[in-house]
Amino acid sequence: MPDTASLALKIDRLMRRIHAELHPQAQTFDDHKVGPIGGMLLLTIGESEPVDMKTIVRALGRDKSQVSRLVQTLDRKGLITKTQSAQDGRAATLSLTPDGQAQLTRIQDALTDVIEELFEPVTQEQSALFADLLDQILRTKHD
Amino acid sequence: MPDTASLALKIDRLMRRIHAELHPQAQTFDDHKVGPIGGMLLLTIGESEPVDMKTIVRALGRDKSQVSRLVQTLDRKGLITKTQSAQDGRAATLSLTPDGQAQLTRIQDALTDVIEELFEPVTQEQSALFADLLDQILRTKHD
DNA sequence: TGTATTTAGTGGACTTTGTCAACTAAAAGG
DNA sequence: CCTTTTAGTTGACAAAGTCCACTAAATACA
Repeated sequence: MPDTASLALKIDRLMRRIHAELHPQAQTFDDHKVGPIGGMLLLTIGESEPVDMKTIVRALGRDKSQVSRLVQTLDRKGLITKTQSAQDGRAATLSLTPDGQAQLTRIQDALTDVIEELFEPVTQEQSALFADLLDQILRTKHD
Repeated sequence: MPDTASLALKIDRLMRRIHAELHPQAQTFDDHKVGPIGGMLLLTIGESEPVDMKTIVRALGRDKSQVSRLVQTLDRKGLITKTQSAQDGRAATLSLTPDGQAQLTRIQDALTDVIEELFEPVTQEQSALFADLLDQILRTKHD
């Protein structure tokens, strides 16, 4: 097995590549200045709207305080709505506003372009397989 | 093609998982408090020692100023040596000290454990393929 | 029932990462 | 030579991440 540890390096590097492509052209699509994690928050909410914060926190793998604040700023920017859950008085339910949905779409488009470019050296099947492996690995829940 | 954009989310999430496993037990192996990127710097230098900073900057995909400072702190901690290149008076050549090598090994071990655990749901062949695809994607240089 | 404990989210305070621009000095290109 | 790159450093700041204490609602249990 060729250097398992360096896998982490490669994954990080791929992430940085995506970021490096996206960042310089951010002004062209990040209209509300949500930034990279703001974008990930939108993407994550978009996956299963409406969602409670707890789910988002686990999906993003970030500290709840960080997500809490991030949610506040996107709420203030009018991209998402935060309402108290009916079933659970503590839980906050998050949804995208039309503006948020529009912004999400723009982010997805930009991201798709970048990823397709980066994944050009591999075939469609390989990309699909790559995504599949990621899913398998991530499916495992823990803690 | 099932949601290309969300691939970025998955890659990020995998990275966070690795971090989440590693971080709580950092005190047990990160003797010199190099932190996550400090570790990546060591790993990267270890890949092709001795290296000049320029190469490291490109490999890590971080800003040269950040790497410059990081190198300084690891140098001060006695984990790496920074010498002026003989061929190029501007270039800094980086190498690991014995302490740095030892620290690198400890990081690699910890990382290997975590990755093997995370990759448990997939087979050895699939892991190898995963690494292979990453290599193919990252091989492409740009800018 | 109450009382104790867990759970969801907030806010403060701080460290680490990341960004951007200005700068020095060595190399490379006419 | 003299101009332009190139490698690296430094300052100043912004964004991301961590940790801890806290409130209030839900759950456990005795």
